[in-house]
Amino acid sequence: MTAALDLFAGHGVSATSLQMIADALGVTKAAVYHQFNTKDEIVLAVAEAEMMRIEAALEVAEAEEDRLHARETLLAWVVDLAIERRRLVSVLQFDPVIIRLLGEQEQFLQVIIRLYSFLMDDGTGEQARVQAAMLSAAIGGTVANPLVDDIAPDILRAALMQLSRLILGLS
Amino acid sequence: MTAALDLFAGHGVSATSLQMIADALGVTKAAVYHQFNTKDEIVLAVAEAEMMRIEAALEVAEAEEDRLHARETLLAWVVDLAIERRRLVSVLQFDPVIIRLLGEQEQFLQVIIRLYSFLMDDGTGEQARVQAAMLSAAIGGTVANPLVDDIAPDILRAALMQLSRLILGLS
DNA sequence: GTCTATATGAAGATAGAC
DNA sequence: GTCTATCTTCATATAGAC
Repeated sequence: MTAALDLFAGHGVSATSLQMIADALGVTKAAVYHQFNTKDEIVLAVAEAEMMRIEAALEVAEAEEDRLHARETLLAWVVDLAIERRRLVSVLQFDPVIIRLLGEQEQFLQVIIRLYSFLMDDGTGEQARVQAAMLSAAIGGTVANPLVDDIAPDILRAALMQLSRLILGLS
Repeated sequence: MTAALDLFAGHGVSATSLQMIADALGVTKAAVYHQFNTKDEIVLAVAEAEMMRIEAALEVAEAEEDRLHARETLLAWVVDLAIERRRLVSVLQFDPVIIRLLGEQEQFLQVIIRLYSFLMDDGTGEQARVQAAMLSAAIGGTVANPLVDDIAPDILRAALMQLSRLILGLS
């Protein structure tokens, strides 16, 4: 799954063949098919593993008493996660195959809804949806940009936290 | 090219075959190959046409005398362009094939550099690069999000202009 | 310009031996 | 679990008639 994700990140899901994944692992296609029945299953497994990281952050935030403080905590987790996995963010957020899969799987939709609900303080109006779109775009899109490849994580974190607070009206 | 771009936007470049493009046009693959020698040529032509829209905005801004006012003008053009072509933005900004092509073609790199230089007031330091990444992520990523599909253009425009000014420190 | 027909290769996927 | 070998389908791309 690590090999697959790295290849997905570099070429996109559609342009990554099972042969490429097998080659990266030094095995044959048949060996890969022993673990996963279809290519979609690989994509699904990879997406699921990443989604679990978001879910972990949600559990922590939802356990906090002070709601305002919890939003800050969740934000910090999400920003850190994005920075830590900057190479992988763009494929997970923007690849058409991933997007299609996320939309088809109820489990994923639930996590995404939980995430946005929490960050947006349960708002579902136009303003909340625009804020949500801006927030995920700003965080995900920024770390994925080659322009910031050599920027230190803490600089990036500070800039993104400040921007996120501005978007959410937290400061 | 319109048919190709629409398909690229929906499936990504790699997952779009010449057969799909031909079918959308109601002709055969051979007819498409009469106009373009390779698939890459189609992608290149499509990217070039979009890049020319950015260049047009640049010409207008660069012709203005007041630099500060020119930045505002350019920003407004770019935001409007993104909103107008929201369905297409994500493929143009995030598809691995497009990114590779843009990086290989000197003509495209020049336009991108001109765009960022102007918006960042010629800064090339860490702060300027982070700002540039945040700006393009925020604008491009926001309009591409399905969450804002039904938001009216002027609401989106107002939100994005305000956010852009915050990122650039213009307000 | 568009067609039919075709070449060539690589994709996803399976069968069955070890 | 991994291999070789194979199947089927579809990809890019070309040849040549109309």
